[in-house]
Amino acid sequence: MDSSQFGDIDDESCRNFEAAVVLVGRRWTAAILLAIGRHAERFTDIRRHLNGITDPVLAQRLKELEGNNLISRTVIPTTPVQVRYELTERGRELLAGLAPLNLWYQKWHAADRAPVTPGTGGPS
Amino acid sequence: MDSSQFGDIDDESCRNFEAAVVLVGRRWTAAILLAIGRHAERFTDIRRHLNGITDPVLAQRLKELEGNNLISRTVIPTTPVQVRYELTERGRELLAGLAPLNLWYQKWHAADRAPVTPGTGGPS
DNA sequence: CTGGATCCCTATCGATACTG
DNA sequence: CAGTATCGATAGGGATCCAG
Repeated sequence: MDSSQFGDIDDESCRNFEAAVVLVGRRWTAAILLAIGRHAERFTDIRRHLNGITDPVLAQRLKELEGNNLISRTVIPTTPVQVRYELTERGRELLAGLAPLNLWYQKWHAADRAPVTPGTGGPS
Repeated sequence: MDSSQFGDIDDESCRNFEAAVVLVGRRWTAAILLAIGRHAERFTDIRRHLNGITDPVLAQRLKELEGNNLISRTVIPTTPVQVRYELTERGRELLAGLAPLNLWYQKWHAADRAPVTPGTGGPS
């Protein structure tokens, strides 16, 4: 593999690559996408899957994802208002594109528990 | 696509997914991987590709990547010491796994310039 | 050339409380 | 149920200067 699928590195392709990965690399974002993909389509439902996320963060992520047309938001005017989130085609394709990454992680980190060290030990 | 390749969402698969994406989602990380994959194997060489990165950050990322066995560091004791970075198999596979994401980004954002909005508009 | 050490600033995330 | 408003803590990232 010579990274041909990334085109020339010059700067543009490199930046796009960065942008894509940073976009989805924000905390909770990928997990939310996955949850919605798994048909957790209500706010509370999603939150239930993402153990530990707080309401403000979830709401923010949801707005970001909607802003990027990765998910759609539908308001159903029932008694207490209901809101349904669904993946758009763009979102579905993103999630699909993320699958290899998930596979990669499982392949290399399936056995051990916390093998990936985000920081080399911590700055301070 | 029902996200079957992610297994059950319960919590573990979801977390792994998050971990994988967050790992590579840190600023510059993916771009560095790509640069090294494109055979920019010297410190200065890599920096040259990543327009805007600063030395301390690059050094930090390099250490993190090495710590995760995504790249290898070889010191060549020439006159001024030379250091060569290369992708490990793990790193190569990660990069390969990232390709679909890159493709996705290009598919949806090839035309326009800054379509992806990380933040909802900015806090302050 | 290849980084290390510092300082600072800001974005981001978490917690808590409140509302339609 | 589905969020919003505020606040505070943290740590990540950038700039600059220094060293082997």
